[in-house]
Amino acid sequence: MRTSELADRAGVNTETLRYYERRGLLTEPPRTPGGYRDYPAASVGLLRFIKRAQELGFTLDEVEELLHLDNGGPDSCDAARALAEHRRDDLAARIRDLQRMHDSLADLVATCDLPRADRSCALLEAITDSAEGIR
Amino acid sequence: MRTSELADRAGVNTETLRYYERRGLLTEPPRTPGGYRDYPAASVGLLRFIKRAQELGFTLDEVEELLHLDNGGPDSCDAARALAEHRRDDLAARIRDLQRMHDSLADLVATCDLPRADRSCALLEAITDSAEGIR
DNA sequence: CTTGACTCCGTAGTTGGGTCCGGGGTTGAC
DNA sequence: GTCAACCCCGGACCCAACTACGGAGTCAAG
Repeated sequence: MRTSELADRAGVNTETLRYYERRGLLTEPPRTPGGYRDYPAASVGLLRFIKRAQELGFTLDEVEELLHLDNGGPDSCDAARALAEHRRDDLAARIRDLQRMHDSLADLVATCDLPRADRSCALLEAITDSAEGIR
Repeated sequence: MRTSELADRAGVNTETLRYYERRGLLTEPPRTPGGYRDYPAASVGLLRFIKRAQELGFTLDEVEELLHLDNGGPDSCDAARALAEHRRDDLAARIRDLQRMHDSLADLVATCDLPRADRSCALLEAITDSAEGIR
């Protein structure tokens, strides 16, 4: 399969394929007599694996590690699990942070409904005050 | 307070202060007769607010917007409120996205405890399978 | 008055993950 | 046999958010 067909099927830019090849995520495919890349059908699944892992928050370095693990034994499974648990915990921590920020922002917005002096904005004042209060 | 003192207190590089100034996040502080920047004490709190917001996933553009809610940006409290509400909703959406990623990853990790063939990794297979499932 | 730490400035480099450019070669349909 | 569509390649460029460089000025201590 040629470059653009693979790119289309996997939903990526053709340049991305060359980029992944440069990075070592994709091994160099065989070439046609004319010099065109000729990808095996399995490449589609590989690319989808990469994209899926990225959606889950893995960096390309981590994806590469995962791919490398794919050929190992039970040790590799443990390593993959550790990687996944790390990403999972990262995400959980990040969600907690964002939730806190969301809640404070929601609180700030709520101050808009408080009575206030004619020319002052309770929301703006509250943001200023909360900036002061940051440890 | 001079550049390095502010940088130390806020836990940033001195170059970062110049960078923020160029970006308009920090207004140009007054200068000493020798031409050195002389920051007001309030800058420490401002920088900490910026850093905290960044840790929570706000881009510097967003931080700038938040800060502009305070001084002179949109004059109307209603506009400020709309901006804050927009950020709040953005945040809620981002949390939902991350939660989805987190849950998928947690599900994947759970597959590690499933019985599996000797030399296969349920996690890696599961990522592959969920990649197949993308349209 | 010298030394060394600090500051100034413009500019360039870094990282991650691509994306685009432009000059050329290859294919396949008409 | 010619044309468009495709592909090749190295290298430049993009974004965000810094971080580093390096030559020159400032300042306080000794």
